[in-house]
Amino acid sequence: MPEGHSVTRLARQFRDVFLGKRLQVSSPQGRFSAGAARIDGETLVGARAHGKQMFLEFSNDLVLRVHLGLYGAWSFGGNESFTGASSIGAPRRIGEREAAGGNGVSDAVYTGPPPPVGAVRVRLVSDSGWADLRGPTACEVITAAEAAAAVGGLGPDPLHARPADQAEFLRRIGASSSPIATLLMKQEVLAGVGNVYRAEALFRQRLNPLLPGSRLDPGRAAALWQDIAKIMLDGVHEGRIVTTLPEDRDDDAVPVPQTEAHYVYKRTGLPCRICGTAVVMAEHAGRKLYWCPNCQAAD
DNA sequence: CGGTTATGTATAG
DNA sequence: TATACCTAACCGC
Repeated sequence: MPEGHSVTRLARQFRDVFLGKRLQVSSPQGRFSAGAARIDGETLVGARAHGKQMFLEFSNDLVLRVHLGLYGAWSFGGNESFTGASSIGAPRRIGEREAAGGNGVSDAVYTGPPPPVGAVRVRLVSDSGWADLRGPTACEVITAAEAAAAVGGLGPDPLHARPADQAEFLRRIGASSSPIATLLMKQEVLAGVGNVYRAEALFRQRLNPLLPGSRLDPGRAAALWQDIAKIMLDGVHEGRIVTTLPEDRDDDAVPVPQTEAHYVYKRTGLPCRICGTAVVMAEHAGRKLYWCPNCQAAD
């Protein structure tokens, strides 16, 4: 589920299992062979996320920039020290699947990664485990300066919690007359929010998705920023997006059933958890937008 | 097993 | 606004 929380978890996963390790880098699919050769045999010295992009930093000062896009996913496997180091446990999910493969956790001796299955764009192999990347939107080797430029082109990441970031978000969202639903998806306004967090954050703040950014009250924009940071941080900890408050769920089960996890996302026609009005959906700039026409009517 | 859908973005027109 | 990208989960048959 590659919204920002998943990428933050992935960066942590790479630090957990590969930091300080020399990596064999290859492109079984062949499409990334030239890039892989530039970092093959180097040591991973850093892994960080900004929004939906991940940057793997290598000992020769080159950086692997990966954007999973809609379909991209990493899978991992290795011996007990590898899986034991991973802080991403089960359950498996898109963007951060873990796979034991044929040489996984149950084997006494790790003999290497399994034969690549499907179109593996990049394979990283250490002495204790491996990672495969499939279907990314972006995958390229760049310089540290180019990586800094890529981050510089993005808006603030709510998961970084830097003091100046909220003000920067307020400045950027207030500078545009585009609907706030559109602005929340623009990675130059804030980095990491996707279609689920957009819909859910706007509902939680009872904001009309079509309200122009320039007409959003700064106090409410600040509350929106704070709430996005909170639910995304929850997502980092939980490994899934759960935005409903316990009192708004119809079912107290733990873990929260998927059908109870959201207020409006993918709930077209279902009753709003607060007022009972049918949730509506419309396409906006090619993406589906969900909202409650009653709770989010004003502002 | 085939059709549908997806948490995203770049590019063309 | 349309489409290409080109993977995998999900659902109905």
